[in-house]
Amino acid sequence: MSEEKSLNFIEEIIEADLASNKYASISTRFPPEPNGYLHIGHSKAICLNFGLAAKYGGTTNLRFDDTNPVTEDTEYVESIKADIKWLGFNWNNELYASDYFDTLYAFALELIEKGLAYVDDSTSEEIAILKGTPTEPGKPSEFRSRSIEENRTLFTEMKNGLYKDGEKVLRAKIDMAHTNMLMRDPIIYRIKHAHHHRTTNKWCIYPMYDFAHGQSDSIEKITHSICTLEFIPHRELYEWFIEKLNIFPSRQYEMARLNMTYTVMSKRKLLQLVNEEFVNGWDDPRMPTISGLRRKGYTPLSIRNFCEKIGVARRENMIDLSLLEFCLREDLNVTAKRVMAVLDPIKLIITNYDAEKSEELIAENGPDETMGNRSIPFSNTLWIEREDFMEVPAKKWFRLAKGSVVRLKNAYIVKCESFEKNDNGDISTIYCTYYPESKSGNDTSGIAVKGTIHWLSAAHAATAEIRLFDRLFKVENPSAEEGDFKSFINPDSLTIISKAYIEPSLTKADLEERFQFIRKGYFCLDKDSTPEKLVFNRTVTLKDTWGKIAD
RNA sequence: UGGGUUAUUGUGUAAAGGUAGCACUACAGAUUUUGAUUCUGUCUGUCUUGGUUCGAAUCCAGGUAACCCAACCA
Repeated sequence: MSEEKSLNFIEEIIEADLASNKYASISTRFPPEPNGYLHIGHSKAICLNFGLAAKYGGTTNLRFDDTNPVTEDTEYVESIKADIKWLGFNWNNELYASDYFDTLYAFALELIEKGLAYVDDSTSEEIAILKGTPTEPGKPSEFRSRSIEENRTLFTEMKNGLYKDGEKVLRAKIDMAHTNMLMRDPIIYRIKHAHHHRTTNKWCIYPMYDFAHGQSDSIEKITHSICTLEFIPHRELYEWFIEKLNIFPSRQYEMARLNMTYTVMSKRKLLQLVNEEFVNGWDDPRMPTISGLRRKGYTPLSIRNFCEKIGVARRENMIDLSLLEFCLREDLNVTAKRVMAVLDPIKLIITNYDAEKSEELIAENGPDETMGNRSIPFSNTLWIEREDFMEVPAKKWFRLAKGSVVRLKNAYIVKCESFEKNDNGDISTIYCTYYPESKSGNDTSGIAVKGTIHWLSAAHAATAEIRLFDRLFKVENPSAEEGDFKSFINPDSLTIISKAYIEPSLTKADLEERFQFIRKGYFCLDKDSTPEKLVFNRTVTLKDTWGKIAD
């Protein structure tokens, strides 16, 4: 008895197409425009397209939709490829819409020969006015009735560089009164004397999205071309070109894009955050980009699981950031090495432990025995977390307070005897006694404690900078709020602890490793680290039940 | 005042005329040398009004709301 997992609507379409022998196998594609970095929203499309092909034994192409030379760059091409690979996917073919410029040009000529395209000399303002509005039909341009010969000549001259940018465009001749604005003689080629990242200066005319995307799908024999909801009106045009050109009938299917709380997802907005230096680049750990998440310490598996859990449907959605964090913790909990670090130190002295002495204690590296053990140094002077001591203990306080006992993780049980304050009234030193027979692993003391806290031997601890990240925005949906989305940026999204104490073993950490700083969260080394100064990023906190009670 | 798309609990997502399920969140409790993990439990939902039917989230009709469409962007 196997529980059958329900299919999403695209899987249902594919299974029906396969069952009816419409296709022998499927082909999908992931078609980014190389004008920015990939973000978590793209990962939904990536996981879907690659996942579908894997599930049904098909292929997936990576196709760069590079039809607008002025916004695109190879920097973006490289980052996109790296991000997809990091997520764990391999494309069957690396392709570019610009590979098809010759074919697309021939398609345009074909439309001209069929009387289905014309060169328009109107300015963009004139074209906009004649286009009408959603509630009023458009009117034909005076150039709409040009002869095939004239159109052929003019278009060839456009291609040959006889005209300046904006002087002429090629339009499909469809229906100026169509209810779908996109069918009112859409522009299919425009003049741009610009350098293209791949074709360099070969072309000065470039096809528009609508004249490139569907045909590219068709050329590659993509069976299921998946895009987001805002492209629904484009489907009619997509099919019109395929029909008039009589080429392979790729089909477009639309799904809802990913929205996430406390996050903005549009490339335009992300670009603003980078350009106006609200963040430190595309891979700032606070960014929802794949590279930002990676740098923050996210794992590919956690993102793939997230994309699996959010599902695929056609209704607008707003996913809780907490679901992404759940997927992250779910993965890290079983893979991250456990270590100790003290972020906000306060000194603890064990008065009955020989000040000259130190010993090595055994600590497990992780929840799984196969992760092994390591040794950690212990001595009479320790760093503990300031928040683990309360002068006046709260109700149900399990940690240190005068007279209370706690276990030092992997070490001994200690009892707080007294504490000292400095001139500011802050607690400066805590004095404890320890129970020698309570050593971790062979505790014969019989003492029961409610709390266990982490610690570091002051003489042995190393130091590091630690960067704590919080959500980038203060409000759930910054894009929907009145006013500039940037005014909702969380001023406390980054907290830098310039000197925290870390376990000596951490000085050998590498960039790929994931750690749980016990009781503090998951952390990883940042690329800014140097041998002299280690930098750790907090990937995500642990769930904090006590923190909620305390509030 | 045009066209298109969508409405299931706080959030996602299932249920193809027959028990409204699952996950996240939240909240309780148990276990715990991480107030983590794990385990158990709780959690006022089918946009609305009619209709068809023995039976409707599902079919029909009318409302309502949200989103998208008037870039030489994708």
